[in-house]
Amino acid sequence: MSRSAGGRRPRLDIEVPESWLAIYAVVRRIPKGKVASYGQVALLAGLPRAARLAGTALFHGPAELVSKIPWQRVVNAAGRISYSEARNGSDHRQRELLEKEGIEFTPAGVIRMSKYGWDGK
DNA sequence: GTTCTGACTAGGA
DNA sequence: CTCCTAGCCAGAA
Repeated sequence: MSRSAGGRRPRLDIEVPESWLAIYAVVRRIPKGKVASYGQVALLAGLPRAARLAGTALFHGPAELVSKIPWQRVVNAAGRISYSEARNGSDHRQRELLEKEGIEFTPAGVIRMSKYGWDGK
């Protein structure tokens, strides 16, 4: 064969870990107006307890891919938007996107998961 | 192979 | 409610 085994089309030059792709596949299923925690996403991706990986995949993943999925719908288990100096303000952008979807924040900046949490179905 | 790191988490103070 | 800690996993060096 002249093509790589499996015949899968590359689409991207950079190589993305298989587990990251699994993460993206789950994030893509989160409905508008709902949010999921990193741990929940990892679990549904078949990577139980790899919550940190979900965060890594969304943060360090290729923008071409991440920008095509509702990355803003993933927050931490406490219902808060995770902060990091390295985010360089994208945390604020995340909140804007979520509010635009109808998600409300308490004065303390918390999303009530009982109301906006995705049931995974 | 080892070591370090992090958009995490549950639990305790 | 906030702050701190130990445990966790996979990727990167």
